[in-house]
Formats: sequence, C-alpha cells, structure tokens
Amino acid sequence: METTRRRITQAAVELHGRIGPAQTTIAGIAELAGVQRHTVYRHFPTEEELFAACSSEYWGDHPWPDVMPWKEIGSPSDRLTTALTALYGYYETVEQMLTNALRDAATVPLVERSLQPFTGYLDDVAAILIDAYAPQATEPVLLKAAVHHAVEFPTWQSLIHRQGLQPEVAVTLLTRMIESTTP
Amino acid sequence: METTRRRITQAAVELHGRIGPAQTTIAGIAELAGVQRHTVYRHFPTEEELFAACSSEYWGDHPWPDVMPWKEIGSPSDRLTTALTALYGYYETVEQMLTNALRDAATVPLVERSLQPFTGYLDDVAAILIDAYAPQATEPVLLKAAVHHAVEFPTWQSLIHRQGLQPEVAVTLLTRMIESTTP
DNA sequence: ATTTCATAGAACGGAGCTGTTCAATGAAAG
DNA sequence: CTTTCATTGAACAGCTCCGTTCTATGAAAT
Repeated sequence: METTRRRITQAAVELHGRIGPAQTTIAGIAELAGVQRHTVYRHFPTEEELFAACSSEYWGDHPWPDVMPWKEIGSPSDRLTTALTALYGYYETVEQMLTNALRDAATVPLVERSLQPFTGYLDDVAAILIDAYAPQATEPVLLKAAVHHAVEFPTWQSLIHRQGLQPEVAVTLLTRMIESTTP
Repeated sequence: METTRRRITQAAVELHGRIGPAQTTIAGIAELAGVQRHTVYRHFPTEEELFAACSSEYWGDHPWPDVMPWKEIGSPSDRLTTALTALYGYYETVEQMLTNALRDAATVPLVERSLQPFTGYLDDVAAILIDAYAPQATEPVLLKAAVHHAVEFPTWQSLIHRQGLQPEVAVTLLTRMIESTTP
C-alpha cells in the first residue's frame, strides 16, 4: 500500500528534522510511523533508498526559490537584494532540517550525498549573482568568495540567529560586503 | 599514577579531534590509551570530569591569542587587522578540534559547556574590536553584528575552506564589511 | 471463493556500548 | 618485609540497535 510507504517517509523526514539524520534509527522511524520495523525494510531495503525517498518528500514540500525571475533583473544590486531576500526567507522555513542535515553531513556520507542537489542549487544562485556584477568586477576572486559566502546557510545562521539581525538588515550588510569588491 | 591519567586524557583529546566528542566512547579511549576500560572509570568517575580534563589539556596546549596587545593599538583598522590575522592563524592550528566540537555541541550538552570559555573569549575579542570603532560608529547594531560574524569560527571555515581564500584576503574582505558600517 | 500480498507480531543472533564486580598482579611506600 | 593501591584481565547484566526469519492475519484482486 502506498499510504504505508508515505507514512514511513514522513516519519523519517520528521525525525531528520527533529533530531537529525545521524540519530535517526530504523526502529525510531517504524515506531513513529506506527509500523513494524520489518515493514520499513520491505519498502526500503537499503538506507540509500530511504534517504532518496526522504529527499524527494522534503524538497517536494519545500521547493527552492525559483531563480529564473532573478535573471531578468538587470541591476546587480536589485538582483542581489531580491535573491538574497528570497533565499533568506526560504531558510527560515527549512531551518531545522538544514541545521541537522548540514551538521550530520560530516559524519553520515549518505546525508552529504542527499545534500548535493541543494549545494548545486546554491552554486547556481551564486553564479547568477556573480554574473550580474562580473562586467564591472575589478576583484573577481573576492567577488566570487563574497557572494558564495553570502548565499550559504551557515552565514544566514550566524547573522540571523547568533547576531540577531533582521533579515533585511543582514541582506544590507552582505550587499555592502559584496559591493565593496566592485568599483 | 599520574602518567596513566595523562595518557587517558591525551587519548580522549586525540579522539575528540579525530572523530569528534559525540562518537568518542570510553571503550575507544581506553583502547587508544592502552588501558583497561576500568582504569578510565577510576580516574574519571563521571564524563563531566573527563571532559573537564580534556578541556584543560587541550586549551593548555593551544592557548588563545593574547588580547592585551590589541588594546594598545589605537587605529581601529590596525587593531582589527592584527586581531583577525592572529585569530585566523590560530584557527588553522585548532581547526579539527573546533570543527568537531562545534558540530557536536548541538547534540552533546557537555561539549557545549566545555566550549563556553572559548565563546566568552570570542566575545571579549569582539568587544575590543567594537570599542575601537565605537566612537565613530553611526550604525552600532550593524557594526556589532559584523564584528561578531567576522570573529566566528564558521566564518573562517566558509571563507578559508569553502571559498578558498587566503587568510589575508579573507581579513581584507571582512575588514571592508565591518568598515562599511562606519563613515 | 480462492489466491496473493502487505502487514503484524514475535523471535533470533550479532554487534557495540555501558557501568559494575571480582580476582590476580605488581610496584611503590611505609 | 609488609601493606597499600593502581592496574590488569575477565566476566556480568543491561541497553539499543541491526538485519533476518517465522507464522498469523486480513484485505484486496482475480
């Protein structure tokens, strides 16, 4: 039955967000799903398939901000502000999961693999932002580093959570950093 | 015997740096120290005492850069550059341990407690740097956030490792970000 | 009406870790 | 020389997880 499968992946996603993938056990998933451990193994013979199902499930529910509209924005500053604001709004909604997943990626190889599409997306975002500034860039290395840094989730965590900035203020600060690398 | 105790704490520190505190087991420590598990329990009845011994051992071997000289530097820019450069050099030497400890702090309460002195040190550093700029600061909130962000280990990780910047270049970039908050 | 199949429920052996206990060894201190 | 004490080595019960196996139930498909 399809509903059983979904209850399992939903339970897994729930636990990944609550305690993190590293601490999530098959036993825990089965219990939360109200299912026998055995049943989990039937649907997902390998952890790999389970992780894949979780990724689909989660990213399906939390799609990344669409980058297409940003490409239409000619002004580098506007493009940057728009993209960063959207991205930071998105981070608010996926905070728990990203916090746990990025933390556990270092210890659980499967988690790192599951994050690769997201990492690729961030690289795309960064490339689009860099492109806008590229023509006038006098320090391309610094520009690239600054944009990639701005786009990362740990940077959002630092500025928003630990430094207590409002998202718009954080965007302002990072915009200044990035634009300090262009004339 | 005192040497046994030190072999135990050294083994523990070694494992904390290699695989992280969260994955470090008493059994593993005993084995690496070439000692019976029992012996570990004798010297450190509670995990708390073991962690305390590890902290002393590690911070003793890797003392934080002295902040006193920085207070003598009148120029805010010079003070900032000097301090950040020293701090970033220090981060190179404690990278593994900080990477693991900060990651595991979220899941192992004892690790978080052990890190509090270090966190306090970073706050001191930030305060000293902010002080230098404070008189001319027109946006104190931004200034404070920027300095705290610059001083954090995750920021160093991002700029140095993931963005691939040279330390001096990273310092330059962050200096610009910070100084963009003052006239 | 019968077969098929997903699931429940229970159990197995194996692994790794925990904290504790016991007896044996050996070295240093009195 | 004798006592004290740190350490060894081995064992115990306990816990949680793993992956697998068996039987039983029940519902849906044919």
